[in-house]
Amino acid sequence: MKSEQDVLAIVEELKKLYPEAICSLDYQKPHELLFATRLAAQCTDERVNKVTPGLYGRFPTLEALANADISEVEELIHSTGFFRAKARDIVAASRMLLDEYGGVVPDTMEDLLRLPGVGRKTANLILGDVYHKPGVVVADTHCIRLSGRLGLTDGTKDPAKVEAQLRKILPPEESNDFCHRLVLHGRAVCMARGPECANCTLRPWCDFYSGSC
DNA sequence: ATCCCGAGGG
DNA sequence: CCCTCTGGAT
Repeated sequence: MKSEQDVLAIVEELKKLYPEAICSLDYQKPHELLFATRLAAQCTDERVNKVTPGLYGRFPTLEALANADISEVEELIHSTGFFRAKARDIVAASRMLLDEYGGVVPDTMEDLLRLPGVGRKTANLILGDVYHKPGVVVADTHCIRLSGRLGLTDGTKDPAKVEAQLRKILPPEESNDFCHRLVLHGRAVCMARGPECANCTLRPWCDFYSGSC
């Protein structure tokens, strides 16, 4: 596995490469990030950002979303895929947020997971980016792939295991930003297909490079 | 054919 | 662990 020095070296190198560890989903309010993340399932952030202005323009508040016609939501989000399940979840979660949480997106994993269509990925994004909780690890497709290649994890693709393994080795105050940077690096350099190892400054610490690349 | 900052159900 | 849900880009 990886030494503590290697982990910190990777953390620092990613900081240099991507100074601002930002989420690339556009949003203004917490519930807008929540639903943008739901829409991002098997869909690029870029495409999500093309439909959310229309969705949140037509339904500007949680109340509007809670009372929205499902088929109208389906049309607005159609191009993101899985549109039936996503539309159903967005309206149902809006209702639960109003009925049980006073319209405030909750700040605990337990409560977030009760919301329809909210899994660990979405919940962690809210805990990290909205509430700035320490020790948040967002195990999405990029995080899972890059962590495995670098050798930060044992190669598992199970999000819960990746989450647990990263939480053990990352400084809690760095973990959330680190995951955002993995996403940025996963898009720019360490793509799923044809990773550009020649352009990658993480090579000194990367198992994938020393192995099969 | 494979991938995109997944979630839910079996 | 597996499968399904769905569209768009490469």
